[in-house]
Amino acid sequence: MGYKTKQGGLIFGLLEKYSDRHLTAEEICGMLKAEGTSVGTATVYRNLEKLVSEGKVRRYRLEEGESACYQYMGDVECHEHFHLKCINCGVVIHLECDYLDEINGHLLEHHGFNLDRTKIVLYGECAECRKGRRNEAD
Amino acid sequence: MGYKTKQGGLIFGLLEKYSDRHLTAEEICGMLKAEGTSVGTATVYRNLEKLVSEGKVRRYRLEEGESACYQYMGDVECHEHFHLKCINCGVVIHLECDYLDEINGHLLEHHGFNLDRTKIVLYGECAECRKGRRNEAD
DNA sequence: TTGCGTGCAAAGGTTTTGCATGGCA
DNA sequence: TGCCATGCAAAACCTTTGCACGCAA
Repeated sequence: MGYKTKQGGLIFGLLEKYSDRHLTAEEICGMLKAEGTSVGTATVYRNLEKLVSEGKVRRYRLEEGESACYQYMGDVECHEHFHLKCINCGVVIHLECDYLDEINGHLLEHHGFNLDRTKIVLYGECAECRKGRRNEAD
Repeated sequence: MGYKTKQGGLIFGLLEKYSDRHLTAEEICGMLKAEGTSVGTATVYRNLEKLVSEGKVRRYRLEEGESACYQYMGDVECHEHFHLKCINCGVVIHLECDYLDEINGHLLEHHGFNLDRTKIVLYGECAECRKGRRNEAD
């Protein structure tokens, strides 16, 4: 089920190329347009949806009412990092930490819950803001 | 700064009454209308925004593109629980667990990150789904 | 009386859907 | 050839904003 199309390849290729970061649907549209290979918005969303359900790409939302972010997921688990988002300055920290791996084990053992780490965003105040108290206002 | 109004009282009263769960803006509108004390949608949102910024109510989003949830926060910390959301059957588990408290400490010590626990939603598969594999389809 | 809060409707942004057309197998 | 994918535009959805009026202090 599912044909291989030029547009689908372009979208996946872009996510693969920028696998170290995440892209929004809007960014993907813009980048493709800039390359001269425009793809319709609806098509971008439909392809992203498919990639997410296939597990090739992950989707999460960093900010309340803002766009969803999409990121290539390779085949390995090293991309299953956490995101720490500072509610003060807005910085997003991509965190890979062994300690946090234990959360999985704990939730599984004690709560029978099998954590999906691809969508995790933890909110709080980052080290910079805690120290310097810069950007006091939002 | 800020007057005390009938509408504001109704909204906060409702959140207080249902402090053991969360309500969406739409639910709040509907409940007030059902009680014969209709409040405009914009007013509901404006009051919720104020309550959140005052720290009396917390806001988080369980599902990607869905409505935000609002919950009364009392004065104590016992309401700072985590949410576990099953990506299979959709159940939301309100989890209060001492072990998870350690995450705060770890993030603070090793990453200088001061976690805000009021917005946390962890996704995964719940015990029921893992066992019975009921609701296979989404 | 002063000016914040309200309510209605319209606008805002992201994402989805309908439908005719185009392209893969 | 058959059917899925595309693209455009319109719709859907939640939330915010503009503006005139009402109500709290």
